[in-house]
Amino acid sequence: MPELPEVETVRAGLARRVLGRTVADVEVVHPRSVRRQAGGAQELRGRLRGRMFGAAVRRGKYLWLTVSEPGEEDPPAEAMLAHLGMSGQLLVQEPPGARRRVGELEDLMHPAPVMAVDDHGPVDLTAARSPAVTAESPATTAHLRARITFDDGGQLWFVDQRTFGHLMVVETAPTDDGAPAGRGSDAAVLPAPVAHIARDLLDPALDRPTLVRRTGRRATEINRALLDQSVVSGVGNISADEALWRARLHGARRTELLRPPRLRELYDAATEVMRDALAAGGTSFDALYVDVDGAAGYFARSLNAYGRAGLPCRRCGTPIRREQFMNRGSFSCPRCQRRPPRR
DNA sequence: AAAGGGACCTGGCTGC
DNA sequence: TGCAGCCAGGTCCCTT
Repeated sequence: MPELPEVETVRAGLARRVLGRTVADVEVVHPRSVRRQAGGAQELRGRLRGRMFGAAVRRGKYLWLTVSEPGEEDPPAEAMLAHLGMSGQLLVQEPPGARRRVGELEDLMHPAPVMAVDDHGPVDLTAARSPAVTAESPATTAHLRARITFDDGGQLWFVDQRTFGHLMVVETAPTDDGAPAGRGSDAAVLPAPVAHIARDLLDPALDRPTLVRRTGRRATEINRALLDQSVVSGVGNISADEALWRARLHGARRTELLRPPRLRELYDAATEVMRDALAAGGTSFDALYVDVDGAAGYFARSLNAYGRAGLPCRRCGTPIRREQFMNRGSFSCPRCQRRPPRR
């Protein structure tokens, strides 16, 4: 389930592998994957063919590649926006026998270390990285939703089992504050559909005092505020549970009753969760999430709350509980994270 | 206006 | 054994 760390891993991969490449053709296999594109598959294709990918930028769980005419001097005014939803992947396929690209060589020579933390402390899992799920595997080809072919024969595949994700080409507009739009960007422009998405916890331009103030002004449960992408972006169900566990807060605590120092602690905890997961290459539990080369992340091994119902809390040994929240599971320690009194 | 709940989607798992 | 039903969750949209 891609959350911010997984999307950042994908963004970094795209930055190494597809920037400067020109689109020769686009094939949309499943119309639902382009449902948000006005004009549908035809429009997407028309707006990508013959054009070149520029910067790879991410804000929260949204990711985009700027799009421009080859040789164009002006800053790109359009972008291909992608959201991976629950199960989306962006996979780069090089043509058989092609010379390895610089970014690919770097990946092979200096594979990113994969670290995790289990019951016995930090573990280096780099050597244990699973064999890449190749794009030719039946499961991947069965869920291929769109294929972008470059003029050099390489391809970018959008694979998405549950089709919650989508692709679209949209106009960009200046950001509110004029600061870079997000991770990976020098440009202060945002794709229109991302305008309501707040900065995320790994964004250097995030204004934390304002975030804390705004959160305290809301009248809702802290769990809801964490998951609300217009407050702060990038937090999903997994990282929300993990951040609340680290901060020893129950998700049903009311935002308006939490004091600023407590909110600061919570956001600091959430930031640590993001950084740890990113260092591990993603939080996925299964083969659904993979980076641009198809390698799964290992952060799942260091989860403290999420998915651990009945298992002992790593702090106090009390069995982790599972509660129903917003039609989904929420995991917490009954002792470290006391449920607030009913109002 | 802000908050809350349902819909969307597919594959894996559970229980009868 | 087979199948129905439940569960997973990010985001949008509708209702209150």
